[in-house]
Amino acid sequence: MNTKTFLTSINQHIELTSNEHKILIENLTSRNYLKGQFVLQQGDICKNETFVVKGCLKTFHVDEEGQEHIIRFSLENWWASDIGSFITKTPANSNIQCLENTKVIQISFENIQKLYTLIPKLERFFRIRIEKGFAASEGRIIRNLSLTATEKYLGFRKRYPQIEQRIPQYMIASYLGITKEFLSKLRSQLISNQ
Amino acid sequence: MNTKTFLTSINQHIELTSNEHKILIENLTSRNYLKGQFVLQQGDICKNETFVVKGCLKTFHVDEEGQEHIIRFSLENWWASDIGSFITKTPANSNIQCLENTKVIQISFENIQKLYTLIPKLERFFRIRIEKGFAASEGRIIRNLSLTATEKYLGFRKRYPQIEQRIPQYMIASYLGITKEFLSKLRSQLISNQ
DNA sequence: CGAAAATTTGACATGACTCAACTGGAGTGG
DNA sequence: CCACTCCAGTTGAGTCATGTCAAATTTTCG
Repeated sequence: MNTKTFLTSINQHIELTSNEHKILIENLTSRNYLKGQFVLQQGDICKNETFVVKGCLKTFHVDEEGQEHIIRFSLENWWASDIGSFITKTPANSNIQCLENTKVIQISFENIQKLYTLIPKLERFFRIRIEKGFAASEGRIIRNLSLTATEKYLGFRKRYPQIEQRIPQYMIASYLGITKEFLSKLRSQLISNQ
Repeated sequence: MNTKTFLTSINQHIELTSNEHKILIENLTSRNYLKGQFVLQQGDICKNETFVVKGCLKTFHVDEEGQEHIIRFSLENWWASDIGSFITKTPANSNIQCLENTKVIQISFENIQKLYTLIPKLERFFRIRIEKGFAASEGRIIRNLSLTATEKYLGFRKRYPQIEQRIPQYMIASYLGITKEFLSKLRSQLISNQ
């Protein structure tokens, strides 16, 4: 298993002995998905936390009218999961799907609990990771409450210039909470005003 | 310091020895605020995580037009902080203000780091707490993206029946991301339709 | 090249906002 | 105990940001 990028990410926050590395690796699973495949489907229980080694995932919710709402994109070195489903073992509200062929590393709920006991330092790593995710999520709530569609779009472009290249515009519209038609109109307005 | 409710909350997830209890308590601060006072002001660095023993806080962001957007209410046994500011020591995007006279317990950034080292089990407690917060925050993003104003309001009432009693309607409107006038119209419509 | 997918454009609809006026308590003080 | 003020909530008229639907155009890719 090529766990280099994953271990690099871990080592930024904690130091593991070589024996701890070994234990950690034994509790990870590597997996390759094809474009279009689902890592998680709404209604199922989210049994893994998924780290993207290469490729790209989208996490999205489908509402009662059948409309898709994108919660996040996960590119290289990011995580994806339905955290609510994962911690409470209840059916997920979201789907996770591959936008490209994607290589991931996964940790199951059981293994992560085991690891917390065997290597308490990992609690720290995951605490820090979740703190960052939570902070990002709060930032998004604030922006959604206080910005116009144009401001949200410009902010997104600034914050994630890499993402805009790899992902179709209609998905960005869904992430921003606007229709693809309206985003298209915004963009042409931005171009003519500049 | 009356830390009973706080320790009860801790003990739900981890077990501490009496010596660990002692160390923990030494690193907490108890404080009473009056209605209207600020626990945190936008632009300052958030130096504490705040646990509400008695009373009620609102966390809100003020945008460039001077408009208030409520991020959350924190009643008894809930936490409040600007997590992004807290972990990165950058200026906060949000204010935390008391809606009632409020008694809190606070942990400073320095003390919490110290505690993580002295009592590694606390990493677990805080990890779990943050996981729950993150899950709640994600749920809110999904609802904001996929529900109409009426659905959001009804959902809020169902989810937090206690909050509606204690908090003026215009703040609930702000939390839901709609104007107070529009919430008022929704409510009168709901009443006439029932 | 041809078909499917993504994007753009236009006409029209609507949910939610703004602003201003009004109502109805809940103090407060004379 | 009345008059006054203040604040929350309501109501209405007009407006605006964004959505809907349908058609046209462009891009992607087998």
